[in-house]
Amino acid sequence: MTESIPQYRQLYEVLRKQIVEGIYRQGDLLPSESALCRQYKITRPTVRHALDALLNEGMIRKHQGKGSIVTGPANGIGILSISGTTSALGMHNLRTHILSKPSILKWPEPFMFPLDEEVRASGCIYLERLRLVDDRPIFYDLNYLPNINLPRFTSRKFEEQSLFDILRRAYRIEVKSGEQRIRAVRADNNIHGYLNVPVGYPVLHLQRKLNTNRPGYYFFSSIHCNTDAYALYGTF
Amino acid sequence: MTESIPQYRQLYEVLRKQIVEGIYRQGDLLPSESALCRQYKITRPTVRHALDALLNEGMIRKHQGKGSIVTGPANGIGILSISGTTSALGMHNLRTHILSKPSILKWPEPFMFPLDEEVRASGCIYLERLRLVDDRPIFYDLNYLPNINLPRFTSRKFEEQSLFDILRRAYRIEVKSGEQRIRAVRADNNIHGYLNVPVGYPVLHLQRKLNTNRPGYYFFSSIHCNTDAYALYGTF
DNA sequence: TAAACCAACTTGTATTTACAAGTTAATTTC
DNA sequence: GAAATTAACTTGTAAATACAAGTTGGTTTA
Repeated sequence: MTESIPQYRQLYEVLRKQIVEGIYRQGDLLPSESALCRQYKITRPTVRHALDALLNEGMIRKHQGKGSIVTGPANGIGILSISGTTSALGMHNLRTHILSKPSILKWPEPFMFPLDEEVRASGCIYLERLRLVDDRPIFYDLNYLPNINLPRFTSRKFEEQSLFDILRRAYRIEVKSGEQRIRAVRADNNIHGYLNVPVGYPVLHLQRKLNTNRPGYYFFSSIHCNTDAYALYGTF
Repeated sequence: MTESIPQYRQLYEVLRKQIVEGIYRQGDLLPSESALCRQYKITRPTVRHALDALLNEGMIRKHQGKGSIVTGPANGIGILSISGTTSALGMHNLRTHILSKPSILKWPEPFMFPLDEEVRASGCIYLERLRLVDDRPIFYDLNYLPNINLPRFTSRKFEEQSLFDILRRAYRIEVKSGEQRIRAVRADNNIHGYLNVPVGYPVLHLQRKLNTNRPGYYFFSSIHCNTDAYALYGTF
């Protein structure tokens, strides 16, 4: 185990990766605490700290006398998922259509969440997308990112990569947490056009503030979602 | 601290109660770890275990060098929260009206989530509630709990305590995780009657499966939520 | 009086030790 | 061979010790 990153965190990341990659699957037992102590040459409280992190994340459950049982890979933070009538997880055949390429604008007034003055003064990068699942329009989303330290963001291609992936790969920005408000609203003419639902039809409206690993850096989304074929699915 | 209940758990319950009752409010510092050690005559790892439980529940955050800061009576896992236009957290003046007291029934067919055969055979405890915020009906929920090892559940009073609190205090059952599906639907005559919205009005419909610390024990809720005055609020 | 320094305090990480309680496999007994 | 017992293993709880890193308030210095 290398220095500067706490040992418990390193073990947590190793085990987490093994679960996400399917090396340990739902129902499998992880190595016992004492086996992990021997394998990684660390003490049991440190192992337990790593396992507690996995436990709190919901990736494992623990059973006294039996061991640590994998419950399965959790949803990535902030990732939207849908579920059809079969309770199947995850996205189906997702296609993204960029309605408005990233451009730098002033923040809309009024804005759905309060903004710091610095963020407001820097303007926002605005991105408008339609996301289709199995060729059916499901999500119509407006995204607002503070125009702070995102060089050449407006020249990136969003059809082929998700917004989260671009932020993570190109800017080392990872979504860590967030908050959202969800309402049921009537589709107006705009939503009717994009989501192919009748005017007045009930759709979900999500307002989200996503917190990242960059201190003080948040970004925002306003998403309308058609749930007639797929429900919005989440875990907690 | 008395025996048979782990000490860390007793301290967790004491501190949690103090936060919920407003003795410590959002932004307040809890006593330091060493102060709690002296006060309760337990060692620091035990104190930290209790504080970690509060941390994982979201009731506090910790700041090295500063202390443990109360974030407020958080969202417990699976707790529904609402937010008005001010982004204020948490529940307002919540009142619960029991429409149908707990009774033991067969599971409805078809049921919204797959059931184990043992669970299906045991029947369910059914509870129907209307929850009002500032005297406005907001949540209409149907709850289904497997009729397994919940002695005298049907004789408990639900108006004065939440379902989660009763499960936790009387049965040591805590909600640990869960999954949900959210849709926007039109209010039918039933929902119109309970949530005081026009027939056809868009409301949220949540189907939830809540996982507990008791192995294999899940319970379920179907919730309709009127979001015209308050949004459904969540963090992730 | 403002800035720098230091002490006391805070949480974060890690090790060591000990015992309790639950699970599973091996051994013993009938 | 089946049942009972025991040993080895598992996680759960708790204490004691040590050092690191961040925060805050008091003291000293310029």
